[in-house]
Amino acid sequence: MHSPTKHIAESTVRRLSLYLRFLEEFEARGQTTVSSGELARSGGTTSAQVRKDLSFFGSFGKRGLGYGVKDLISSIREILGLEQPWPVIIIGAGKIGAALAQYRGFTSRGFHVVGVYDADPSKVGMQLGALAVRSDKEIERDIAAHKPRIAVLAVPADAAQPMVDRVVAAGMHAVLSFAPAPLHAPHGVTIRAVNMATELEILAYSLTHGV
Amino acid sequence: MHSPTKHIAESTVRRLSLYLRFLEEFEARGQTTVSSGELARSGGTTSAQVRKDLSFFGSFGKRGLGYGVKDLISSIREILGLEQPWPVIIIGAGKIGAALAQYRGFTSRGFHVVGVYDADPSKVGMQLGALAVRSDKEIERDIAAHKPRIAVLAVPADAAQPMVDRVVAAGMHAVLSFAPAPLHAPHGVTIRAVNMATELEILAYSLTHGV
DNA sequence: ATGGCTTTGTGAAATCTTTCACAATGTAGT
DNA sequence: ACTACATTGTGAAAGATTTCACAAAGCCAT
Repeated sequence: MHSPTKHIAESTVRRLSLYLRFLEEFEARGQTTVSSGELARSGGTTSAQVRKDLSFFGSFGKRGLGYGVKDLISSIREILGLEQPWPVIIIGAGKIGAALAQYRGFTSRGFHVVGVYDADPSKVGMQLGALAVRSDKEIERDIAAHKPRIAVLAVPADAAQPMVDRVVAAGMHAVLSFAPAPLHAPHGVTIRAVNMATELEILAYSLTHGV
Repeated sequence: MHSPTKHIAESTVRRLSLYLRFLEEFEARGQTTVSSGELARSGGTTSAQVRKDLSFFGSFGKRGLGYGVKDLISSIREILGLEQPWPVIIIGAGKIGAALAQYRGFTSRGFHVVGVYDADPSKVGMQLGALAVRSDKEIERDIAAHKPRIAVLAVPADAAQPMVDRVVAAGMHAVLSFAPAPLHAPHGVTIRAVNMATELEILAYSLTHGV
């Protein structure tokens, strides 16, 4: 239970994260039980999809009744690894980096920002919420000392790959990049890239070719 | 040419956007011709994938030689609908909205921000680059008058769905949301949601379960 | 307890996406 | 003009994901 034998598709993990959000809403409304159909309706998918997604990790429901809201919340949190805290560093204290550093939704699920770095000396020392921006020269030392698990990159495109190489060399295994640049990393390191321009271009495509 | 008969997968459109980025790099370096293999290597995919993606829209290469860099750039820009400008409005002038409004990579590909709105009177009038924040009450009038094609939402989770309903009622057909909330829209309206928390949770999953 | 109703969990089928593999076509050198 | 070589475009195969459909299991009312 909770440890799938075969590889799980990213789309499944993404939906689990979504289900978790709905379940928390159901919990806040005091609902104790939820069916795959209800979850599916909230998330724009099908009940079979919900059941299949969960079935990769075990059997969490009661036939005839559905899923216990609180139980399923714990189960999904455990599946996603959210029962432990995830220290995160943010690299790049420009507009986006600064906004992320102070973004509250960020910290809510166990992710908490433990450091913000910038290469620009004029930004170093700047206060962002509770944190002061540190020099990028401290990144390696801080990674070694505090073992943050995820690095969020909000640096210019041409600085992104060199910075990935640095944090990976320093022992980082997960990177979330907002830089508009494709990134490569060695096996064993997970990189995710969010590219605003690409998202807009997909919208432009769908507007251009009809929905 | 340029108008596929069958439905095109989002993954294909996403890769086209990526290829465009690489092609522009090749162009900047003065390269006039590129093979599917070279494009594949930059993008972490396979040459067959590149050729298949393009083949949905027509035949753009020369056998034995590859693709003309400039020609392929125009072709992909046309496929994605980037030969025309795309006026965009940003709703929500908090940290994220303000950062997006001033994000330069945003405007580079024909997307340009023509309005920023917020419901908070204390934010209205605030200057963000060349634009002043306007009251959310003006959204409907401005959509009718200036016909922006895409709305970017950077509002709190509970304000997101009502705001989608408002802009859709006012005639908007495409929304890019950064709100941590699942959104629904009628048929004919495309919604894309970028959810920072979900991206981090996918990283947490991959760190928890090994890569 | 029994019967009717609901809902899960899951193989099998259908659909969608990627990869393979190769004929067709064009280049470049001689 | 010919030959050797490179590369595209694309059906067909393989692989991945989603949907179907139904037996199994448990709830609830009587």
